[in-house]
Amino acid sequence: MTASRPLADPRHSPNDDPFDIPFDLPAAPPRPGGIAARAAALARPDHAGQGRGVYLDGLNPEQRAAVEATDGPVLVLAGAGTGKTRVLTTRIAHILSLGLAWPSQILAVTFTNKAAREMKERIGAMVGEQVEGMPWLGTFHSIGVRMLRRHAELVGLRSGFTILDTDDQIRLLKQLLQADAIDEKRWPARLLANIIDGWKNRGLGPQQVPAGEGAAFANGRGQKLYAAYQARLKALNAVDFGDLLLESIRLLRENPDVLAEYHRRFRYILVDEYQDTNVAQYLWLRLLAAGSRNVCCVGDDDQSIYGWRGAEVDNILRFDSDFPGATVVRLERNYRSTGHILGAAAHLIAHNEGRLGKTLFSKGESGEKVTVTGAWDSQEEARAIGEEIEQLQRKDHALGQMAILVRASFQMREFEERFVTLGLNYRVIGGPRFYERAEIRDALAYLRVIASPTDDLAFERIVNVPKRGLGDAALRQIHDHARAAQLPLIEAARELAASEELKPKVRLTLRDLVGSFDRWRAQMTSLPQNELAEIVLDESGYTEMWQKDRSADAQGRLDNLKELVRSMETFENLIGFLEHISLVMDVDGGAGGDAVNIMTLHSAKGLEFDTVFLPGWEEGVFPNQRALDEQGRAGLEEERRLAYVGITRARRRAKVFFASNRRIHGLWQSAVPSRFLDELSEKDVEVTESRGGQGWGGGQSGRYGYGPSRFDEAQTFGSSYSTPGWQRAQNASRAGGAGASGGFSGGSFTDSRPSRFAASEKARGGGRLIEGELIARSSGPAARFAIGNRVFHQKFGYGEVVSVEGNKLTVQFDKAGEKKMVDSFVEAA
DNA sequence: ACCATTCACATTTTT
DNA sequence: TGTGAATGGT
Repeated sequence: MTASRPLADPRHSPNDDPFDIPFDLPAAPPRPGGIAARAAALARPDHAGQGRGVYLDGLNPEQRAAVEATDGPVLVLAGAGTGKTRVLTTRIAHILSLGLAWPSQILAVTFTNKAAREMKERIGAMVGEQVEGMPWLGTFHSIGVRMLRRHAELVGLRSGFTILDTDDQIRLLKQLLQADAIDEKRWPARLLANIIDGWKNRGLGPQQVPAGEGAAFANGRGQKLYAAYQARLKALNAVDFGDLLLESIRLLRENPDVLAEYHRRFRYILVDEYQDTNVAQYLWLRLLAAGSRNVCCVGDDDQSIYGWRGAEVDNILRFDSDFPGATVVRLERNYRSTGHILGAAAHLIAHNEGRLGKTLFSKGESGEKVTVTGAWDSQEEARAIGEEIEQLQRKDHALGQMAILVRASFQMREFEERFVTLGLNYRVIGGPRFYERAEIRDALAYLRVIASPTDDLAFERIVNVPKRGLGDAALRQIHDHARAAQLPLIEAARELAASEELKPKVRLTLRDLVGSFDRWRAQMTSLPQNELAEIVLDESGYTEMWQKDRSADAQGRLDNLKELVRSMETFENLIGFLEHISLVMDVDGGAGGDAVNIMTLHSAKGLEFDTVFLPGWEEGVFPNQRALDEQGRAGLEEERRLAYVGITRARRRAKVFFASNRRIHGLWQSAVPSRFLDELSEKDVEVTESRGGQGWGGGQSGRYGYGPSRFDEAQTFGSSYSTPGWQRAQNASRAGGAGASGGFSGGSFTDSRPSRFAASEKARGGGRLIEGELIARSSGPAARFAIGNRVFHQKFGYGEVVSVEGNKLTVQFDKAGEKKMVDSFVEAA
């Protein structure tokens, strides 16, 4: 009913581009004298002729070549820090200025919303408001949605289809598994979701799944389940993320007329981070690019780090054969890092085989050498890094210009603990995203039910959240009735509540709930969506549920809800908001003060810092053992690329660390320094000792005790526990492995980090997504707490002060155990 | 329907 | 070790 109403797209307002209004458009290029020509005139300096705009000034010859090669396929191999985004954005400005295409005739695809935002901003800076006329600048997925909404019926959907997130996906699959009586222990829904995702990434529909693979899940039922899942999605008028591409491809393949329309439309296609594209994205691009053939892909094979989620480095390696006659431009002049950093990184990445090969160079100074520091264990590693940070801080280096890049998030904990003790400001970037938090999804589920009453998954999610006595039994009845009567869940619930079939108590609550939804829905048109949301959260008892919750992160969750409501303001209406949120579910965090950044190497891609700390360079951790076990040589190469990405994030200082002992899953394990350490060029590296730690290696032949050519023994990657390194490490651990524990350990971290989102303006600046911010304010004058005081800590929850020394407290937390910290981290409870 | 205990699990993450 | 999910008891 309501759901089939086409959705307005809140992101793009109509513009004066005459071609954007009717979708059918003439093939003729814009006439000179149009907007583009005017823009060109603006971009052109008065004294220069030949249509060369000011925007070209300051580009190096290769960059300029990449910008000016407008015709035919172009591959830009852009090494780290070589001005890739600049080329991309300038190229678009160039096309517009020359009047080669209208803004709406350019398809510019990125991977993340953030990248799309940045690109839009930078283009805007060059060409002004013309950028507003670029409706086809966005992520693969958002553009996919756009196409599907226009032609939904052609792929068996109605235009108002909903987009399921991973959570919905899994719940749906669970139902299918249950219906098929498949043991969820042996065959978890999560696994099936991943498998299906994998197929979709490779552009495979249920019918195209290779027989062997389809049989791999649940004794041969994988393929059947996939088909059932797709059927269920269609019935719900829903798609998952993978479908956005897969269905777009199907749309284009099965409807030549539609494809032809897009061919006429897209005169220029640009793709960012091409090394991260998966097969589906590649197929999609190839379909669209077959029109004008003016496709320009920018990427860096050395920075392909998402193979595990379907990215095909091959796409970039094969570009030349996919698009014969392609112009290939290499950007090798690095503007970011000093010579030593570049040298070390280049030497490392040279150990990879499957690469196109680039040699970065900089004309800048060689700067400080990359340091490699060994620590006894991970605590000392954290201590050493903390000290270095404080030293830099004393020399007036901004904390925000330092980053700790870890391989896996479990490594973060050590640093957080240390920094809390030191009173060092830090922020964790990445981690669970805003929209993944339970409270946000719950809130959204309420809104989804209001906006589209047929959204069964959303209804199911919140029938009993907060607890209102509608448990499994009640839900099953609703389900049964819904199936029998062919009704959406909420309508089934309505009928049940009116009948005598339920226990009086349940019947009343259910009637209440349905009534509430009716009431809210009636208010949808009369109230601004943010006010409505507030009312809903209030009247449903959802806010109250968290207010009553005494756990450490309850406050954070309430804050998140507030932030959600606040972020709704900028949208036209509820529908517009929901449409946006299903694809762009991130929120810009404010800058949040000066703080050290802690994040994974993956989330560091694309960023840069003056100083980069790279801890945990040990075999097994980095390169990650599992990557090695599961992916073999390919896994190792991807890990190496990850290392390369890490080092090249640094502008002036890259500081690598490893620990000889590390506690993994509670057990102390001795560790062998990472083979990647050996792969850093010696001339660019300085080996230092961690203060007080005997570190590792030192004077032996081969810097860390084993030959420089461990890489040659490629066959033994899997488990190299018999290598000399391991044996020596084991001896070392026997000599002194214990005793290093001490200090504080028992800290329990909840997975969701409480966060405070500073107020932020919509899509301003390079606003970073900052999550789980935990910033210490400078501590007040005198001791603010006394022994015995009850205090509250954002991460550890409630506790009692055990001792006070100046502004340092020891607190016994109810849940997290005893911690030492600076008093500014806690507040009176 | 809710709580407590037990059990398996333990990279990387976007849309 | 330590957490989240699932199961079983009240």
